[in-house]
Amino acid sequence: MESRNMSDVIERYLKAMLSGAHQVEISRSEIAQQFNCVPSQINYVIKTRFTPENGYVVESKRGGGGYIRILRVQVKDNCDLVDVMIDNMPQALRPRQAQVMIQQLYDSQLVGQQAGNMMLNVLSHQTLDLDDRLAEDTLRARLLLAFLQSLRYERYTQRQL
Amino acid sequence: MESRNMSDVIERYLKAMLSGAHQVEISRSEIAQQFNCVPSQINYVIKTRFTPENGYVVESKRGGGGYIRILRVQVKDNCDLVDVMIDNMPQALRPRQAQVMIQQLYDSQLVGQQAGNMMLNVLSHQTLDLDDRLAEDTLRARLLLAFLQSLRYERYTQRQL
DNA sequence: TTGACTTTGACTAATCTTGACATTCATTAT
DNA sequence: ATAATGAATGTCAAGATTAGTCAAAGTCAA
Repeated sequence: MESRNMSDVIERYLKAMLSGAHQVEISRSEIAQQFNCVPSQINYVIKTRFTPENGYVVESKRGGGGYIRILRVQVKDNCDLVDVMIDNMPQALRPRQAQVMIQQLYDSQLVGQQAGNMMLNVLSHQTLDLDDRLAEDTLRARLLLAFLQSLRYERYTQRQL
Repeated sequence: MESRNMSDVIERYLKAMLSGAHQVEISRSEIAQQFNCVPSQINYVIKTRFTPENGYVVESKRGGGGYIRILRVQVKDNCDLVDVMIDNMPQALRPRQAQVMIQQLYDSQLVGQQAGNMMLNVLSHQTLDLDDRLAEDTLRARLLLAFLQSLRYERYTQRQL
């Protein structure tokens, strides 16, 4: 279970800090020293693990008194999360990104386990395996959009199947 | 009872690890070294012996700190209708046929409303709109198959999808 | 001999690590 | 005021470290 890579360790450290607060403010150079890595690795961790899709927003300031502030965002109304995802859906979507988004929907209790498992399974590389990668990623984005739209309909009408 | 077959040996080794846990995480290169085989043989073993039909799901990550994680999933027993549908899935499927099948699943309470709505929306002609009809119907069949397969098992862990 | 299954390795892809260079900001010197 | 300086963070690409794919070659039983 123990991670072999530094990025996961730093991720856990930061998320542990965030578990008790809605935001943390760090010094990039201090954290880098603490974990004995180059400062830019902190940027890598943030860019790959503290994205809006993961439920985080990051602010920072350079120069004297600089900082990096990580905020855990709770979408006010959970239906907003669906709208935000729809609005920001890229043209193409890699499996890993899709997985992160589905996990976010599950954590927000917008999709149940059955629906979540379906989405994961349908959007997996194994299922969507197409000729070229771009076609696959494009289809994945389109399908996830359809999933999301079906969630939005549900808010308005309890349709009979 | 030793098999002359390295793949069988590796299979038994991994299943022994899984007998005491719901999941294991391995390093492909380490296992390969341990059994003195090329790394890609691990992929072969996994692809042929740790399939969802056999009750396993596999996740992996490349790069530094990469891993292969094998999860033992709970195979559901009430899947007669699902199994029949899987066995009789045609090469191509029209939207109308898909709709009928989804309704059957819903009436049998094998899928909930949320999952059912998702399936309807994703498999609709509007969503899958492709150039030619055969391509669309083929994709629809493949996607419904993925939906059905995800109905046949359940993960043991709840926190993560 | 054939056909299914296994073994192997060259090539590809994803992820992490590192460092050089760029940019921004507060403070200090002129 | 303005310029220079130092202190932070940002960007990006090369290199390192994994795992994935695919097809050719090998093995074995019917």
